[in-house]
Amino acid sequence: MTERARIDRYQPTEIEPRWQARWDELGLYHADLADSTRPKYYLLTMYPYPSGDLHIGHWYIKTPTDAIARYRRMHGYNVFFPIGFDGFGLPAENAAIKNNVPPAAWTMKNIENMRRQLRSMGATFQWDAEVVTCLPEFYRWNQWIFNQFLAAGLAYRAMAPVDWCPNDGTLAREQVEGADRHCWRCGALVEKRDLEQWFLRITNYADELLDFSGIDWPEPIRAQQTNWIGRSTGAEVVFRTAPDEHQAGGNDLVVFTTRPDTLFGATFMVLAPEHALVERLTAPGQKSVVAAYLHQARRQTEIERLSTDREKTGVPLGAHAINPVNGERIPIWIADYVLSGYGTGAIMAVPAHDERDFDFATRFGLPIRRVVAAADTTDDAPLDEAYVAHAKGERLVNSGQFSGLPAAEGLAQIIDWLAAEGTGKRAVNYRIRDWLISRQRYWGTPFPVVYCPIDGIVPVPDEDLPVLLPDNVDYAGSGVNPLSRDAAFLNVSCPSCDGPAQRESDTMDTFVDSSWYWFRYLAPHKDDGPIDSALVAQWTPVDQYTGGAEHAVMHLLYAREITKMMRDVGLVEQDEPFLRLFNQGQILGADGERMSKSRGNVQDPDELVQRHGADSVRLFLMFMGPWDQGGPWSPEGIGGVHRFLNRVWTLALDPQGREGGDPDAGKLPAAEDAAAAERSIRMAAHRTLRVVTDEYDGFRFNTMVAHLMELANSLFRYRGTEVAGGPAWDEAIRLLLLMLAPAAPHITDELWNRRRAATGQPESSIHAESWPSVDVQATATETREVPIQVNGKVRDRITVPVGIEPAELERLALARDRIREVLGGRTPERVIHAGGRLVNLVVREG
RNA sequence: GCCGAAGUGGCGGAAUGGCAGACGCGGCGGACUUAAAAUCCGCGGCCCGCAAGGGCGUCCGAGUUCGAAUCUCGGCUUCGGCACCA
Repeated sequence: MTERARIDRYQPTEIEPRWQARWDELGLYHADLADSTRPKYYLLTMYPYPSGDLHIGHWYIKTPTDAIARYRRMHGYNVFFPIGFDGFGLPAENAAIKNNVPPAAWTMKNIENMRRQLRSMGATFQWDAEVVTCLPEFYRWNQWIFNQFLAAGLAYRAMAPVDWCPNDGTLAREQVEGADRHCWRCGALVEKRDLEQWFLRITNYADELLDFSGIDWPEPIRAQQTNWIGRSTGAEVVFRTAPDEHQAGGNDLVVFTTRPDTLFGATFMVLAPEHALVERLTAPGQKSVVAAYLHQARRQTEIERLSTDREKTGVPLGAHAINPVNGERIPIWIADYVLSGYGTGAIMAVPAHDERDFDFATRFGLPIRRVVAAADTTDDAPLDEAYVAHAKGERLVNSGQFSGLPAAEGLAQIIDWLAAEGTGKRAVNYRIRDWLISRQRYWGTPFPVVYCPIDGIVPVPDEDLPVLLPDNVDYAGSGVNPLSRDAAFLNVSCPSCDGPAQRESDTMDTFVDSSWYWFRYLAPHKDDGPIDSALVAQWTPVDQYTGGAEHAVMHLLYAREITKMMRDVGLVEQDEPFLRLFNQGQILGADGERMSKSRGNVQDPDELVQRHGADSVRLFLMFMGPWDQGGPWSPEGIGGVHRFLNRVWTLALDPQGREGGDPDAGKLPAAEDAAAAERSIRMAAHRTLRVVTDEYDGFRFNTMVAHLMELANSLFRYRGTEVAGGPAWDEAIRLLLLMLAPAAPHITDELWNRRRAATGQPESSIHAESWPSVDVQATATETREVPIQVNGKVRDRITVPVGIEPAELERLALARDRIREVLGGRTPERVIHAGGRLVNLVVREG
């Protein structure tokens, strides 16, 4: 009978479900929301969409987050760690159309399966706080909050050119991707349509959203949001149309420019094809050309658009405008490189100092006039490309009374001059557009709005909420929103005049739900309001949020916006929802490609748990690399952490055992007696505790696991020796289990309690223990090995007492045979001691 | 084009001014076994050398420093985001 057979084998599939059930019984992970005696820690991870299956990517974000929750609890925090489901969304509707299953049934069945999967990873979610957004008890409050926004003017309905996907209907600007402008969900090319839709006024908050002070968010997210908001400063300048034979002139043509200093170089104007004045300004002789161009421009948005290297197109309107600074008459063109949605939809074109205008002017033979010159350039030096630099010593030229001024100074003076003349002013412009939240879909929150022929837009009174989604709707095998032909849903009486009226049939973008769901976790079933203000005041903002970076300008921007809107209607008091944000990386398939069913590289977590156990999967995901980095899934790598857990099992249960194969098994290291060995063990354990504590705090889980492996390896060297199983050993095992507990919760609780049982103690979960503290004495050493360098190259090393005098260290170093040989009689010009960590002898080469 | 992140063994990665390659995977050698698996021990940057040892080495090129993977400047490459935003 081998030594190994004396103890049970580590069988995760046997112990894991048992401990999961036990933790539920004990209620160990239930935050007492009313308890304010302990410091609170609101830990939030992005709730999943109930697609039906968790993939390994969900585990990659959720299991380290769970380790944070457990680690914080061990430090005495009252940790609130909820989970829920982002219930509304398109896949449910697609499944409904394809398989003729109601979206609600499909969604709830998937949620059931995902709950099981989430439990199988041993995560300590607070299930009684669960929020499912497609249930009326949640979306009712979407409607209620919408009414608040409507009353405050933060929600509005407007006719506007909107992004339209042929499959999915209207989209928010954030949901249109790429230069070719395709739909983020189905990939179809998106077109513009003029529609009346609902918007939330995110543009009100543009400046505030640019301010990240007080929150600790990753730089890439801040940069993406900042770019997306796209603040630029400059001036608005009013050009006036000049009289022509076909029109009297006198219309204001307002442009936005970031370069008012180049105003004297404006040699023509360009309007977006959709600009309101196009029709009025077009000369009779140009009508057919302009009409053809407008037609083509509209078609162009439907065909592939390759933006920057596309050749510029445009046609003149046959009308002119007056440049306010010099009274010059300049032609007005239309071109699709001017966008109707940005600025005023019209520009002053300064070909000398703008690349796009330069291209356009070159192509159509329009004049190019230099108005800025670098220090070494003459006033009229010809240009073979636009001069856009901001070099030192630049001056304005050909700019009337402003000529000769430094460019920066000229800019300020021109704005002042315009302001004095009443033809311009300083202005700020943003790229961001208001958030379009109308969706022509069934499976979402119905807008609580009724259209009455007499009273117009009438909100459904709060006491009549929720406006329920009808259960049984007929898709008739198509993607057309079934609500739009559901007479029972549509036909209502007006809440105001009681006359016949119609409900809004559009539903809200599901990002509305995810913009406040974390408030609802604190009181998921509250039925007299959306949130519990006292709990919200006590528990929010969220202390730590974890999730993917793909939501940088969608969910993560909307959540900030809605929090500010809720603040402004008096629902909450905070400015920001999430104090700290962490973006984990993405797990790729073993082939390094994005995981997808069609590639066949998807890793099923259920199967991994069956084979290796949840603890191994958790630990491997933490070990494979820095958490924010992600990377390809390694089918072999997981064996390494599984072996590590096996070794921990062996160390904890069988300290005296010996494995064949090691010639030195059972013997202490040559230089150590029993007392020295015990000191070594304690030193290893407490040094590990010091660094591992730091690594948990910094979410550096990969090195945390590596250091625990190192400790286990050290302990293995003492297995079977006289000190194994002794007090130092037991302390080290105890620390090892405590340090491993947040990451590998099942095996550690099992071993913890087997060891308790062996000494006659009653069961008590390791997860109710406190995080241990470092015994600084144990980590101290009396001697240290110091490398000796000559000219920066390590040539020897010596062991010296800690705290040795530099002069003594230097003397010892110079006395070494090896060093004398390398020095070859030379005397060091300089000696660096680096605080006793190293000696560097600097000698002249030669 | 603009913004952001990153380039280190066969592979994932460690070290953020002081011994490059911790820890793990894969590989090789050994112990145990009738054998295999499992387990345990050991060896693994490249080149020269039997070895001791030496030379080279963190994308490339300069620089700062006694000392640079780490800091500075210039360049290259990869990944992510934006993309005619006036």
